[in-house]
Amino acid sequence: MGIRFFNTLTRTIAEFEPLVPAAARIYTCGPTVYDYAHIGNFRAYVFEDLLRRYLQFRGYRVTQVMNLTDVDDKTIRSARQEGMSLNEFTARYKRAFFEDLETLNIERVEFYPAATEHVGDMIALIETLIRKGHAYVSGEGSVYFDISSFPNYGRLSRVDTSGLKAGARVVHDEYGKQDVADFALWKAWDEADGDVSWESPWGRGRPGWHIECSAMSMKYLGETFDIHTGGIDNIFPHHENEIAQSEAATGKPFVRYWLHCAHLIVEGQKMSKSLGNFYTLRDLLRRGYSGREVRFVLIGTHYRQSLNFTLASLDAARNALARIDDTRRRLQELAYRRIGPGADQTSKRLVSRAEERFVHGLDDDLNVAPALAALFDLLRDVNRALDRNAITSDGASLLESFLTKLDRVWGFLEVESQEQPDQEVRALVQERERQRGQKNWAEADKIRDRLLKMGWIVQDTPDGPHLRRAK
RNA sequence: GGCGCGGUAGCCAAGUGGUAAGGCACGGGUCUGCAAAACCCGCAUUCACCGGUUCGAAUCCGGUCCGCGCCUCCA
Repeated sequence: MGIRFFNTLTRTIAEFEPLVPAAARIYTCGPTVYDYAHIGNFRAYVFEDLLRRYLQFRGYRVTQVMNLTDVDDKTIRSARQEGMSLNEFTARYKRAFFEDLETLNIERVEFYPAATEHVGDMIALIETLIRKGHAYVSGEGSVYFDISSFPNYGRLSRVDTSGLKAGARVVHDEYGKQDVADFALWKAWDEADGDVSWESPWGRGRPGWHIECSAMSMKYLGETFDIHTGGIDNIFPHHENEIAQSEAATGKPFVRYWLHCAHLIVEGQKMSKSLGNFYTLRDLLRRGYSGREVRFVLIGTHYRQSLNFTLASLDAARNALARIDDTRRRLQELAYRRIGPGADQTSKRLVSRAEERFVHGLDDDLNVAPALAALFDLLRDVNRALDRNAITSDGASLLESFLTKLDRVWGFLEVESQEQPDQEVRALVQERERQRGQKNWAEADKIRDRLLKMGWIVQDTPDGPHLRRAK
């Protein structure tokens, strides 16, 4: 059996069978670049990164697209408030977004199309929809999708649109709609848009939100592709609308597997600015946490489970990661000696057992918990074997390269590069060794305390003192 | 109201019919001059509650309570 995913379309778990063998084409709803992304957003992006990396690990050639929404109500409003051009404004947050991806060790996907660079594609798609009788132009020059022309509408979200009523949240300028559930493909220019507009067959205006994903996914992945991901909140209406637009235009199935990520809550409550529990990645870095620690927390809960994010969980992550690092350093030191003579049976056995459990867990709809358990069991077994000298240096190399291999998926196993102690610290360590040699324990302990205050933990080992950065 | 998710140890979190993974924290021990790290032992007779089905249920069925999400542009 291969990889299985829970498909929102069918609400069941099914074997992943791509259109083209050993290839996976994925579309991922990306950020609206009007502000720094928050950790809730990154929960989704880390999930999508895990998906991508695991498919690659299992031998799939992945082609992934993540759109950048750089024109919508929020980007336009914020840019105007700041007195900047739209492009100038969104460029700032695009840059910040990519910096954050790097901090979280999220792999770059193949394409990051920006909405503003694909308006032509969107216009062409809208023209097709009008021609095929799925869209209509309103009096003021907006274009709407006609829900009634698409009988399958509501299949993904299982929402019955007949009950939808015009409510407070229906924007007043959309009076041209024939049905409240119809949605905008093209929005005629209005006052609030300022200088943001494009020429179209229906006059000056800008694209609706949903259409960019249909146009850009088609352009980069084809009319039918394998996987579409996003947050659970996107199921309705965004993804429902994407399906309607795309399938109405092409007459072909749009997406085979829909994967949706649950939300993140903070300290048991919905994250919101008014509750004061709203974090961007940068907020956490400012508090002294690392991207690696945040990644560990975000990846550790199954993607369809809501994740309760707490600062305590970041502290727990720090300790767990320190354990990984210590074990890896032990292995690296042993491997470095290169004394042969081939890998021992224990190492070989541990590697194959851990890999089997890893794959078994993640194959099952990316069930990370059993895969993580396999990792920590491996670490314990490795330490135990190291303690009784049951691992050869070649065995240590084998284990090390296995961990490197796993890290192509986890992305948090890499030992953080150690800051090198400066001259003063090294001198103190030497002095302490001299005192210890003379059994001047009190003096040695004083130096150890002093080093700790300077941010260094000294560990005495049979091979001499080891320095570790205190956090 | 409609659609959906969840309640497992101090915290996080697997397990969906065969007798409770893993992580963090905590307690005891081995090692160590003392520490640290590592390792060993311990840490839920019990899985929100009440009934039922079954030889057997955290897992299935019915009910109750509690928490959370989406319902027109929020991952």
